[in-house]
Amino acid sequence: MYCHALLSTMQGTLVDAWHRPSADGRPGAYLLWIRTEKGIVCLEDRDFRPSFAVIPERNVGLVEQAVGQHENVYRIETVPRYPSIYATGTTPVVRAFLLDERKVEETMREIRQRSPANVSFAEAKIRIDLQWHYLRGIPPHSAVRFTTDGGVLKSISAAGPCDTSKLRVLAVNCAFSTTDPAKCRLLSISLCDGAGESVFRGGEAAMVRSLQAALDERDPDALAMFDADNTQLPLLGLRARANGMALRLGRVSWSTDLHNAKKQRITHWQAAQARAPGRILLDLWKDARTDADLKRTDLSLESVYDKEFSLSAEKSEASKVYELAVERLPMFTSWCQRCMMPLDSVCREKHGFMNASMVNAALIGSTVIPDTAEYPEGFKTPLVEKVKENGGLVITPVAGLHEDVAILDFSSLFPRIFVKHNISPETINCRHEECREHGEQVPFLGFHICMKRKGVYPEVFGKVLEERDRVKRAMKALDPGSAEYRKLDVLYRSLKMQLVSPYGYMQFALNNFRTVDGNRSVPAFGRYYLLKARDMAEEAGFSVIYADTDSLFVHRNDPSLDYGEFGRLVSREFDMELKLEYVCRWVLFLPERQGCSKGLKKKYFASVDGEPLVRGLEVRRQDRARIAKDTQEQVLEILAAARNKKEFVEAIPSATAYVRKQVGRIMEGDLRADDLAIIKKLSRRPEEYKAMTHHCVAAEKLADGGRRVRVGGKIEYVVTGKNRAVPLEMAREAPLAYDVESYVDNVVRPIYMLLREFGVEYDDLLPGPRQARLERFGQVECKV
DNA sequence: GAATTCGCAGGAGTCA
DNA sequence: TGACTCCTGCGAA
Repeated sequence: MYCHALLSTMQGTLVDAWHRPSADGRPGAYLLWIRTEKGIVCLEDRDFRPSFAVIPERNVGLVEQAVGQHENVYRIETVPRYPSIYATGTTPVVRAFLLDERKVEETMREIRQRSPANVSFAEAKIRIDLQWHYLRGIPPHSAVRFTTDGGVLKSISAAGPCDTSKLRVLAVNCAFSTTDPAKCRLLSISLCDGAGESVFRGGEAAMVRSLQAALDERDPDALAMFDADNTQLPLLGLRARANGMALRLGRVSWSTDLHNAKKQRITHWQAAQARAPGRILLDLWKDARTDADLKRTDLSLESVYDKEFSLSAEKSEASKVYELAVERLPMFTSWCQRCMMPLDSVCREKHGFMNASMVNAALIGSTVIPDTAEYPEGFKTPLVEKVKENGGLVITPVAGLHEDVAILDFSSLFPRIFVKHNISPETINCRHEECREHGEQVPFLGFHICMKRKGVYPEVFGKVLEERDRVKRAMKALDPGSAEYRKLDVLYRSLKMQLVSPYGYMQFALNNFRTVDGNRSVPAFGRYYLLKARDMAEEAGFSVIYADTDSLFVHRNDPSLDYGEFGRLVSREFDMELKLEYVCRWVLFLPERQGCSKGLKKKYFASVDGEPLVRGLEVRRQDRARIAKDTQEQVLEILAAARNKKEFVEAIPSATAYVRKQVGRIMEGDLRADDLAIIKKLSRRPEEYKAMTHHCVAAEKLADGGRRVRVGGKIEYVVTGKNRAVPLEMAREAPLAYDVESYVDNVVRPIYMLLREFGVEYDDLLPGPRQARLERFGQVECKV
């Protein structure tokens, strides 16, 4: 007899939802791991199966029957939904839950044959684990309320967002002798779980056994690693296997597949992701790679940690990994909540995929998600082809040094535009006659916007924008040093990032909801606002120095004018915040050519209270040698201290003297390979390059030397001559003759460009008497 | 399989 | 040799 009284409701945090694939003789299953107060429970959700949508053209009842009677269909569910976002009305859509997900293609084929009416299919390509979250309406890692009956889930519902403090995190850091698989040995494994650290040393087999024992005993929910997919896990797997062992990282009985040997000499950077069912595998390196704030570092654990905590601390690697994980978890779970993707994915995937998932998750209840784009060109009208300006507006600056300049920014301009003006695939140039005549018009392009319905992009991202504004307001009331502020700041950064890519994703080729017309409308509105703001500035007695997309550089013609007040005036006028970011002592724009009054766009140098504010110059570029960047940085610091043009000119001699000293060092060979290293991305295989560039030559040499080279990865090299370069790793090992002329020019030219308008000659930046010439340079060996 | 456009610059290669 | 184009990559927004 079934005793329902035993079904008590429990609460917990959903750690993992995993679909075990079907195998011959064993059907697939959705398994859930939930952390409760009493510990971890594993449940099977038998009601839920992988599924797809069947959209009958007519004869719904008969189609339902045909689908329901198919031998691979476990059960069906018919709900009225919009068959497409462009549809004006709903139609009954049958969802077929499958017994064996491997047979999805043939099941669809057979249903098509047996149906009494034409049918179309959709939603078969939605990732199998995401289907569970989408359709159950339960975000990954959220708090849940559930009932069970002997390991089988009876009911489940979301009971709030994820509380990351409920998850047990264990940081794992393995030290290897080298990353070369052929020579690699495991040196040590360290663990950190917040309470303490442990380090295993000694024989490889013993270390692997200790790690397994620690996992079994501590039973963490998440394993945090730095560069898990590319380094830590594959090498750990390799060494375990070499010692005749296998690791079990998940909460299932079988071992985790960690190392797949690659035969190619140069591999793709996107290493396969290991999955440990029941546990979360965090890769903090992959996250740092896509994080705008961290991108500027060299992506080593040390620099990512220092950047995140704005401090350099002497800590063990495992504890750094642990702290990073704990710090970033709330940021990740904010994404999880919205895009319905688990932490495993959120820390690895690019933002576009997560944006797409946000849209899908919001739509799936009411609208069928197509497997392919309905409009392959994404609604590109002939008009849009003709328009040359597609992006933001850039107003050419007047070259030279401008004193007393304010930089004002429209905050989150693009997302705010498509939310405010209701820009979305289905609303731009909609088919309603009424909207065509009376709907809002896009400036410059003349498109009309639907006034009858709210688009999906404004709907989804409007919520993100609202929360971002709410968090921002809350932060203003707090002390920036407080823990509460810090917590909100993490959330704020996540929300800000969630708003960066939706605009671009609108016209991304593989986005099934793409709209080219909609995408072009966004910067069109942006140009409209910026031009209006420029006119308002000029009317109010300011001159506009420069503008790029959403920022405005203005100078007051009358010292009594207030920059902040102008920002508020524009904000009120447009109902769109124009924020005063900086008031600069001066801003310097470089001329296009010597003596030219037209300034370069996207490159400037300003002094904000004596601190340099730089955009686009060499110091900001990673494809410049350390020595060149350090020299420029020092020069900029000297110059930034100047309060006005007069002091700027006075500061020039000390700047040039410094440059001469640095150039002297280069010519004497007083440099280490690291000072000379240039970093570039290898975007294809060396043989695919048409031009034999330095980074391509270096990549070839690395691969020939038996080292790992990843397409899409970064190549560091030292230039030794025309068409000649040596990878940094090799340059460190033996003395090498670097290309002095090239490096001198790399250091001198940026400074020369900066100062030539003030009468500085190229030769003034070279050491020795003025008649010094580059011809003197020979090849000099650098220090090792 | 996972955002875009605009703008700048250096090096290789080509031509006169 | 210098002017030009193409290839490639990077950064600003």
